[in-house]
Amino acid sequence: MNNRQTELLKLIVEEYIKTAKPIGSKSLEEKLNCSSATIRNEMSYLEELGYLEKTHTSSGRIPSELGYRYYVDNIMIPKELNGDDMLKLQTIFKNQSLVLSDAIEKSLEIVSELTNYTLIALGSKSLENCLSKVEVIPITETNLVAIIVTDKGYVENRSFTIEDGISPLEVKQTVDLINKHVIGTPLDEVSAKLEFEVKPIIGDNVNHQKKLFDAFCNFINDVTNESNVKMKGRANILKQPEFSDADKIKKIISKFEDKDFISNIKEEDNGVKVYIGSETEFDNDVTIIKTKYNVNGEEGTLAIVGPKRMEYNRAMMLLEYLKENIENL
Amino acid sequence: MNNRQTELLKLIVEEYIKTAKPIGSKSLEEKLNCSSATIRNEMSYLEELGYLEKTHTSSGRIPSELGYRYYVDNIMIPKELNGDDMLKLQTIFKNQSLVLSDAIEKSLEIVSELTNYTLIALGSKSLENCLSKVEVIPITETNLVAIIVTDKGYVENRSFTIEDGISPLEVKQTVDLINKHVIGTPLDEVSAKLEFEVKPIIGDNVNHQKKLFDAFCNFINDVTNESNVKMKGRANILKQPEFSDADKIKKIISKFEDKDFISNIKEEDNGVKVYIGSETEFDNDVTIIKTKYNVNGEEGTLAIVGPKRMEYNRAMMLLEYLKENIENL
DNA sequence: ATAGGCAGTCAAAGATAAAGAGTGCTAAAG
DNA sequence: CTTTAGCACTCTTTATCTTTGACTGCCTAT
Repeated sequence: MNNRQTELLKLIVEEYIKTAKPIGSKSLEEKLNCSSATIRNEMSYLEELGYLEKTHTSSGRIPSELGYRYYVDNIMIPKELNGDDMLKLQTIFKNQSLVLSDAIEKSLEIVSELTNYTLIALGSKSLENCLSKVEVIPITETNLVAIIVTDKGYVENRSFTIEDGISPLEVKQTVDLINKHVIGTPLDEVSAKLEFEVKPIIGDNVNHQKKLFDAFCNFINDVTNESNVKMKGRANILKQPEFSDADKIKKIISKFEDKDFISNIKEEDNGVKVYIGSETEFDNDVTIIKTKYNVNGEEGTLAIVGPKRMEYNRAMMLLEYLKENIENL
Repeated sequence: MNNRQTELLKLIVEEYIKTAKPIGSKSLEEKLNCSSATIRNEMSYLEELGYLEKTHTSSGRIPSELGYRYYVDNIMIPKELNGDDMLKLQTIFKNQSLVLSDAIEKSLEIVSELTNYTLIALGSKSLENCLSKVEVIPITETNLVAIIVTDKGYVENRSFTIEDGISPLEVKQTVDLINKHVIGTPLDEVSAKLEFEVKPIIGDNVNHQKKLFDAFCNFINDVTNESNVKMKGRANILKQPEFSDADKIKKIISKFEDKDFISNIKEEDNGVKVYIGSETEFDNDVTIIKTKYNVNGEEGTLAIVGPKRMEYNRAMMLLEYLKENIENL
């Protein structure tokens, strides 16, 4: 691919990102200093290579998935985040009084508003969390609340019912036993320790202690597995012209509702990564830009979902900025 | 309104609920044992009264908002919940191992699947909750976690940063002071007690104690105000034929994203109430059926959002059943 | 009060036509 | 070998028109 071809692909991608309309050869004559016929020749070459597509036989060209890929990997010149965008986000991150989850939520909202894409954060307890405190508080004869605290300050609670009641003494004995074995243990190893170290001591007799212990094990399991999803701007992405058709809208809204699809968005890489169309394994019509974040005891994924015709540079910079600021909270 | 007119309105509402197509006079000849001309006369009378509408000059009739209202209030004969519907929901409510919030979530999903309407639950701490325990756990020099437990077993936590650190002794003093004044106080009165009983003791000197106290006050305020929203089946309601147009879909999806609109759905009445079109103050194209629920320390609203052309009886029964089962958890 | 009959209205669907944007290909020029 | 001009062709978009069918409203007769 020579210079002019690269330049042509760049122009087409960027113009299409702006206008969402197929680009014809004539409109590029001046920018490339050659005739439309020459451009047509080059276009048909780029189409042969798979970087461009037509929407019908006599239409202008639009970038193919491969075209976007090539643009992002080889052509796009990273530019700093725009000052306005940064300013809008700073109103959130400078506000000290916000709790982490609120700060994430609000910043997702702002980025969605700014870009008209949908923002997603998938968070879960980081496995670096070590259990630092277990408490079980009786509420009534048969109802109890268990609370665990980790060394990163993560707190979870769960209420239990022990049908035929349990005495405060029995509760204390069970909790002491649990504490003795699992304090300081990383969250993801607690289940195994409970199973192999504590369970043998408690034995198989189904008594109050055993019931409480089992309930607690379930609780720990749920905590280590559960993740929370924040999604902002479902309605914003619908403003994009590619989603002006009722069926496409329904398709995308259904996907947003599907937990399996959403949890699949999880990203393991620390950098900002771009997934285009079929690469997303979510929907061929969208691009998803993702990054991993990690902040006191919580780690997760931040993602921007937009049309393939996305402002790649801006979205990547916004996500990068989001990640950095969240990690500094 | 005579018998035949009532019967006519009933037939039109029920047929329209089934088919979503305007009802013509000819299709009702047999059911009413009279000619289409007679039915046309009756129809135009019902239109004059405001119970029916036309979509264009020569179309069949559809029920107006007032028509639905009259149908729900005066014509509809309440029928028991269908056995199949009941069975599907029992799979959730018989499963003892589900936590309240999961049970609500799953049952909303099921009802949405069953009806193709959107289900919403707005929950918040019940004001019957009295504070029964306050704890503050130091995590690092500058980081703390506060935990409150109510007599109903409700637990909330929040982490704080005290920039220049705070000693365990100072923490204990502050927590003891708070405990002394607010244990046993209903959640909604805690803020006032802190302000008028505890604050004067702590005084205005900006020291560590004061900082911790202020952070705790914010925490309590947030707890009493915050509510959580569960929404299931946004995509399902879009299967209804009234939402086959892109603009209408966008409108309704935007509304679902708007927290103010959603929190407005709150219902104070214990019974099952029906709000049609403009009565919803949410969107003129939908009907919302609501009820209030109340279960250990949590109270809230359950709502079904569907088209005005809703299966009123079924939706009402489903909601009633949902409420009862949730309250018995 | 009811019904028959007819004229009139409107939506939906299909057919047709014209305009406009853009391509592919060929042949000539540089 | 590369570039360009030119022309035929294709396809979308938009508008206009027509036909069909489902209704209603109203007048009149029973």
